Amino acid sequence: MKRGHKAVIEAGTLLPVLCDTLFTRWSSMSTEWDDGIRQGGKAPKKGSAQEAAPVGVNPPSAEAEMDEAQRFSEQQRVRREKLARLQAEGRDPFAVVRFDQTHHSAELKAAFEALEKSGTVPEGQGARIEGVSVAGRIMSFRDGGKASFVDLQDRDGRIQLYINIDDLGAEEYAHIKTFDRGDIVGVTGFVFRTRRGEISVHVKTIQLLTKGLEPLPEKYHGLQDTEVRYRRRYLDLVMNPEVMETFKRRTKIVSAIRDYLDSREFIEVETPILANIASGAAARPFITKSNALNLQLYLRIATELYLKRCIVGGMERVYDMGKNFRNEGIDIRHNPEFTMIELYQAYTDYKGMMELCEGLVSHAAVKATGATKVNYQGTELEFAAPWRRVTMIDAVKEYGGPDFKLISTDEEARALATERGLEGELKKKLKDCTKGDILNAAFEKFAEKNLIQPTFVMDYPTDISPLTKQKPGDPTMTERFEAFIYGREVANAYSELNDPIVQLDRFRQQAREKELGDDEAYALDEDFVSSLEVGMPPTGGMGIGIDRIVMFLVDAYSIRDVILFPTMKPDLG
RNA sequence: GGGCCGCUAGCUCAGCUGGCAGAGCAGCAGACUCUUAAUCUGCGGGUCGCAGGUUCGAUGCCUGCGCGGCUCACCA
Repeated sequence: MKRGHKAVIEAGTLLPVLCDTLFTRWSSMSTEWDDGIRQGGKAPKKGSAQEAAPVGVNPPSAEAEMDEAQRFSEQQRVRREKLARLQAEGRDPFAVVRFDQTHHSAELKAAFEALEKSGTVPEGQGARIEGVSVAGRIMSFRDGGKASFVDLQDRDGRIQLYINIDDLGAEEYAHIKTFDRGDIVGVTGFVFRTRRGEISVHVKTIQLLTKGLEPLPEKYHGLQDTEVRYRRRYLDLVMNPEVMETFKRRTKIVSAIRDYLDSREFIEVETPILANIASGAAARPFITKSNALNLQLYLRIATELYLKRCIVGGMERVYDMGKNFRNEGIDIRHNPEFTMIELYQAYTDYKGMMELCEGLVSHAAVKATGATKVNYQGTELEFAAPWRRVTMIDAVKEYGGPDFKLISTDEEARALATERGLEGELKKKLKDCTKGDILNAAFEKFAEKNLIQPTFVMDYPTDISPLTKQKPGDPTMTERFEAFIYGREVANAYSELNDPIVQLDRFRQQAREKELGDDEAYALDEDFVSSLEVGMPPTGGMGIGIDRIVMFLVDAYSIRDVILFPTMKPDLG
């Protein structure tokens, strides 16, 4: 992937005077460009004058400029030359500031078909919509000596342009033939249907609005290279319509979730991303630093403890939908930054959260796909309520694991773990594990992967649920569920623990876990405990992984396919 | 972190056992007034991911590194 960034022209192609002007102008811009490139753009591929040159000092020497010229491809040079000519002729496309669209491609096609069906078009005449203007990117050219066809792509799709020399005159027609794939144009004209049946815009005027300086990927195969697709998502969006569709659908899902909650009187709030203590989940945080405070801070791993403070404060129903950051591995289901919604509702419990979860997800499914049944990677998933409910203990037994109803002590559980080969699933040394740890391990080993249709797994061990209320009558278990779809956890909810004295004990137990080597044990947040002392009503709370829900609803194999700019290592070398 | 695979023209891909680097699209020049992967004629275009090594000779073999993908492990 070899690409140039600085504007360089070939001297021989232009008048010397023009040449001087352009070199001066572009040289003065180039330092700015360098800054931009260093911030977020693509670094130059090899060791080079550009890398060595101090940033923001002097413009590169003429020698360095010529060096730069060497690393443009032939096609990049041609496009820069075309741009230079346009600018010399006073037709700088980058000087254009606005273009008013009357329509987008899809609505134009819909309107035209509606007109044809309306029966108002006189016999023997073709339908027409006069006075339209559209804008977009040129995706392909079928040019002829006196008439050409162009595929124009805008936000909603493509529409064909018909360009005829009779409408524009020979000079303008010749000018248009210098346009390239990837250029952005605005046209005016009327809509008609060609003899071959394609709804098209018969162009009366056409204006270049932006020159594309880089050749587009191939029109037929498009952009396939996964790495380039993720690194340069803008190209992926241009070339792959299904990618555009995926992200439009993601937006619909997010909107549907907000609508659902807003209509149930939830208040959307924003809690801190920069945190003194990263708590509320079992995960390692990213560490950052405030210069002003000379203080180490963490990026949040959950919003839970702040949202519960809002409940203490009396908001009753709150949610925060936003990014969380977990300093962990990356794979098809995990991106270091991901979007989660957490919501809390006073005066209900985890069963209330189940109903909310079913309702919310099936609502999003309908809004995004039109149905509650969705095909995911060849498997039909049914999101309509009610979802299956099963206790963790029953699920383990059902899928071939041991019967934990027969186990009462940690010793028995540890013996069982050895017997059933569960050591590999445990985070701690076997001797430090409780019955709860081993039940959880057994669940992950036997049950999890089998939970294909949406399922609530209820009643988690207290040991692994430090923010959750215990079950009445069984202090070893809590009122917690996780929702599983296609073997993946998508939601986690509790009857929230609101007893500050018990909560402090649970945090202290987590501190002991940390000493036993669990570097993901929950961190103690004393102010949060203080807030519970003020008094939190009985409350149900839930977190839902938005990216994972989106994956199911857009049939994405990898989480990177639903995140516009997934985390990547820098592209060096 | 382990294993496997990939990295060749702007893009999509060939490239045999180590012997002058290829095609299609795109680009350039020309023809063509209803094309749609338009067509026809001609022409350019390469740091074969990077660095070493072996060899008379390396895109190919060896070693190391980089980035990506899949997978296992870790991890919600």
